[in-house]
Amino acid sequence: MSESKDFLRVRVEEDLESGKYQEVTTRFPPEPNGFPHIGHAKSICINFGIARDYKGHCNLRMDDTDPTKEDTKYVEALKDAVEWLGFDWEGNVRFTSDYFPKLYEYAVALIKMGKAYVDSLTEEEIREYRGTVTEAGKRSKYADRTVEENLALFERMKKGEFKDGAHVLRAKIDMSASNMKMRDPLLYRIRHVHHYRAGDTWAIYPMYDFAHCLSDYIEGVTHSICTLEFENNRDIYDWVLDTLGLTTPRPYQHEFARLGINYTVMSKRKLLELVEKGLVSGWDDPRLPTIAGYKRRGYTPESILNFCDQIGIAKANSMVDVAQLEFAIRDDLNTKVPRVMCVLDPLKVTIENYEGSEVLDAPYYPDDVPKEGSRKLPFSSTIYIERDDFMENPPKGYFRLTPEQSVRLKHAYIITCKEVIKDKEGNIIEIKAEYHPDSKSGSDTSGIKVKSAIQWVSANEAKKVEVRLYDRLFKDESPEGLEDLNPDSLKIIKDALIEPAVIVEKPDERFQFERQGYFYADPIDYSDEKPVFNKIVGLKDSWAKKKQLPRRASKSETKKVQIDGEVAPMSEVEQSLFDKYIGELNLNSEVANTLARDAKLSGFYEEALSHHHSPVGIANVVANEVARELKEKEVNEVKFNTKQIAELVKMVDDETISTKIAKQVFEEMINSGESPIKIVEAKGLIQISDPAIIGPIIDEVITKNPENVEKFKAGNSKLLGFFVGQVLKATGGKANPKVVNELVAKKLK
RNA sequence: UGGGGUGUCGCCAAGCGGUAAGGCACUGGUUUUUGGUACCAGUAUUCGGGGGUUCGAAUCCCUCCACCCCAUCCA
Repeated sequence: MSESKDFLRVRVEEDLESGKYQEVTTRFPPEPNGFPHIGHAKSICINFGIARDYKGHCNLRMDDTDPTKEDTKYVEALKDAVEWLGFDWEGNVRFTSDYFPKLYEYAVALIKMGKAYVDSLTEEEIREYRGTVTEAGKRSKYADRTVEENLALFERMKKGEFKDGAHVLRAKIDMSASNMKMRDPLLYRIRHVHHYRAGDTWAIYPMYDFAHCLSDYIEGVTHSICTLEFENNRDIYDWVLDTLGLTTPRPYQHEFARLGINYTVMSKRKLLELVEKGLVSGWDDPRLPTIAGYKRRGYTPESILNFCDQIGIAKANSMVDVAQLEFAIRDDLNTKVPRVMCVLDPLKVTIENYEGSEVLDAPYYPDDVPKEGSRKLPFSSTIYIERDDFMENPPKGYFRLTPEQSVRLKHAYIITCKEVIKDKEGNIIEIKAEYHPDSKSGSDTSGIKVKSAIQWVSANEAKKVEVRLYDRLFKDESPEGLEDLNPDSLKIIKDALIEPAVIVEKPDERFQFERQGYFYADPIDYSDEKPVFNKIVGLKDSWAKKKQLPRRASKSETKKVQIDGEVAPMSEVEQSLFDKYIGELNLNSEVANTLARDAKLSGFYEEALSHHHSPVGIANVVANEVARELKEKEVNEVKFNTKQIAELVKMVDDETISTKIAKQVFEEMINSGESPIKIVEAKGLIQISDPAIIGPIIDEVITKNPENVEKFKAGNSKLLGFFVGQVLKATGGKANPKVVNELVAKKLK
């Protein structure tokens, strides 16, 4: 785990420490209407991970409130995904549909409180009445039905007496709320549809906003973690729980940014489209970012877990580079998986001076992987090497076989090219070579230096295998649609050649094909007669990188131009205030502007001024510190008053306290409402300006940090702040920073 | 346009008034019978822009800009 905690864990810890909850309970609440993808994996890691880290619980809950979309096959896929990632949901899988009876009771309770009503507007009318983001909506005429009427109607809705869409149950909140979600949200709709689990018992189904918060509550969830797009729904979440009087301990919703990865798509809609149009082979197509896809491709659960851990959790919309995922799987497999040799694009090599055959012993793992194991490797005069590993006219820096350059056959001998055989078209079809008998791997006395060792297979013993090479599904970094599909996302090699041990011994299901990448025996199509391997990910290839030298020359460095918008003009009153502040009171224009434009602040300012005439000092405190407190609160809601602020500024003016201490005192005033003079007295915060006291403290800091002294003297002037900070810390902030600054600068010279 | 969010290196992401963490990617170098791995080194005088407060600002204040979400009887 990374050393810094994410904001969710910080929050959970706070809530546990404050005693808000005894134990943390989270939940992973997917709707079973599609296959889970790696975005779900992130959510799974967060929810189950937090439960694990804080010894709490995490439920797996199917949020199945829309019978038209959900299906059992998706719940199975969801369960598989959670299990595969190694998490345990303790007990049964939960289903929102199991709570339908309870949910119905809550709805009735809301109706009885007069907080919900049956609306009979048409769908279009409801939309119209909702208004727009800038215009308020208007309430339906059905909103003032009596409680009895609503109860009766709702009961009949439940019994299935009405057609779909005839009525809905809505919360009675506020049709002019600036949050659109709060404009009398729908709670229940009529659906004469078979539910994959609840069967035909219900004719009405709850909406997400009603069901979700209550399901959380029913399960004793403490932290309801969801993605950013639900931020607007948080108000309803709280409204439902609050108005139903469902108090402590109750769940609260927290949102994080969903995962985006480049060169792929993550939305269920787009994934479904790919599957349904047959553009991929199914939900488990190895090119898909679905859990089933990664699993089929050969990714390990550990690699996905590590990936999720590495990308972190935050609230900024982001697009993670696939390279990060690819790193995670390489990193995991590197230490786990046997190395074997497979030739994808075979080129025949005849070793003319070799006779007979032999069997070499070759370790499965390189020296830097602490694992044991080896296999028998047949060698003979006819072998195949990778077509790429021979070049007749090599570019500079080519390390492999050429007419002039020998190579080592990995685990075997060094060979030298003697002749290049071509067909009529001039294609190379065979290499005639010679081997060096005294260059045998492990007992090489030949003294020949080669630049690389390449993979090969012996022609007679090699097995034919199918290898499926996968590449990114889309050619565009952030694909818009099907037109961005990568036409080369799948390449099938029907007759690759692999060393026999892989097929006969089956030492593992995942391998590194030496110098090529990591591969996985396809769990479905693989058979002994017809082995099939999926490419999981390629090895990093700095040679390939070097070849595509034409670095993107034009970096198209279009420095974004910042456009400055219009600043709203001041009203006449504000303008005259502004003029007065600048002219009479000598404030700088920025502070004057802040004060003049805010009636609350200017009122506060002028009153404080009447207690202590220090126009600039008070203005600065009001415009910078008081402003923060008055953003969300009214003057009478705040614990401090103008007189106290005046006193505070007076102490700064007298140099009784430093501005740094003044801020600290102000914080205290916000919380306690205590007078600043008392706070300073009680805590002994009077400023220390005497160099005789400060000097020794500085000396101590200097002797404790010899390295930083060096750096400072070497020219790192930023460190002045470090020393000043240390001294201030040592004096509890009381040292006069100006004096400290001067003294430190002098002493370090 | 009203409301709710978010802007720190090419990509993620810490940081919450006192020396700009870390990972991926990238660039050198060392080791290497994988052009892999491992290891070492390098990479933000600067935190969306502009002002202000402060001895000191990525962090506090003001202001502007950009992007995302919300007007499904989806979740």
